[in-house]
Amino acid sequence: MPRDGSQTRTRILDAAEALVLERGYGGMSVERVIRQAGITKGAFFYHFKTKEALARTLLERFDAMDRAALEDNHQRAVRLGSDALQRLLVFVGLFEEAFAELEQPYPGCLYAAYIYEAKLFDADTQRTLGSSFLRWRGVLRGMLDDIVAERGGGEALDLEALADMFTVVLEGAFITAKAVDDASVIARQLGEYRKYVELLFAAGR
Amino acid sequence: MPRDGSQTRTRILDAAEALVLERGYGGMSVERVIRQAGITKGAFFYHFKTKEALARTLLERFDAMDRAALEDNHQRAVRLGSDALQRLLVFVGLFEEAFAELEQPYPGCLYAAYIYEAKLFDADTQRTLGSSFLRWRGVLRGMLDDIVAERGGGEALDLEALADMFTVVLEGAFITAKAVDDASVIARQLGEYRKYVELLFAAGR
DNA sequence: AGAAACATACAGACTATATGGTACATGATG
DNA sequence: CATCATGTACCATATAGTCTGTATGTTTCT
Repeated sequence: MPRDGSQTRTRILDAAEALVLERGYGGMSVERVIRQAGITKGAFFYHFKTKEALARTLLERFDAMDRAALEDNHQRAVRLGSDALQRLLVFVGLFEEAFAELEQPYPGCLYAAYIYEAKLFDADTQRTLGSSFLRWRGVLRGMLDDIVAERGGGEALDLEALADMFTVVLEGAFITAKAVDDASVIARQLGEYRKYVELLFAAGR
Repeated sequence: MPRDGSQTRTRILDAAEALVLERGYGGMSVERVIRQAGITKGAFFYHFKTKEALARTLLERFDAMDRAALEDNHQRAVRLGSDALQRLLVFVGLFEEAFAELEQPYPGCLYAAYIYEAKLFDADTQRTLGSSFLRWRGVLRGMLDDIVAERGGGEALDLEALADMFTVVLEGAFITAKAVDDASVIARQLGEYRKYVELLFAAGR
């Protein structure tokens, strides 16, 4: 066997992520991770000191991917949108596009999985979860502020709630899509959010 | 000791529900349920043959409460609303009212907790979860159809998505409220949904 | 009415297995 | 050969579930 363990490490993380989203962290055993990753205990505990360390690393990796997706689509929206409103609409549209391609119901969001088992994790992990949501709030809120700065009419709006609503709709759509076993739910729900934003500022225009 | 075990049974279910929402089903041990309920193993396994049986009963109880809340608020909305649009707006408003009173972030939805650990449960349980979501979809869809029947203009709308969006927003709001530790999120998100419906049919008017 | 006789509700010790984690040996690779 | 990466055997504890005992309530029969 090669002396490069990074593949093994990745396979462990991939297996664990899939299992957490299917069975929860508490319902996922190390033994099962090992089986699914096709390795042995020695390899597992070489890469991760404890199951808890795996949980932390898994969240860090997901957080990095999430952050990247957020920033990437934000920058694309900034390039593609002609004004502040268009930028937000494009931003949402990009996510719609991404989720429209899925056939299987999206496996789910690791944040949500952890939050529904919050007491299994330490305070630091829970802070990480909170700040992840606040990051989305911040970016969306920034885009909304830009719209209001350009067009005015922000007085009648709860901009924080409107910013949160993107995440809210996404998280809720993941759950609903799984529950009714229909992957199309996600893109369609994001479409409703986009339409809401459109309507809000078209009316206030 | 009294011979009426219904209190004990209820205490087991209450403890289990709280624990599932804090730690997930897989992260909840029978031992812990026993401790929290202040009973012993004998009592537990007298009332529930297995841990799985507890899970089923817990879901049945939650489902019954959920169904009751849905039907109750639906009927109240029917009585209070002057036309179809008002009925839906009142319906959403009633839930806003209920969640606005909460100080603590709502403990969460048992459906969502189960769905994020779906593979731990049998096919029958998963069907129950699906039909619970479809029940909400059905009621909301019915109210939306009524609005369209009265006012027209339903061609441009995805009524199914709009119906689902109530549940989607609620589920997403539960998660977000816990993540950012702010109970006000739930009522405010429902407020946004109500405003969206209002705007959609005010514009189409 | 009173006491067997029975049923219900619970306690607590016990068991088998699953699970997280360790120790150590072995193979590959620079 | 030295070190990194992995396999294997093993261990301690946690966990779901069992068994037996026992207190308390209910029914039945005289």
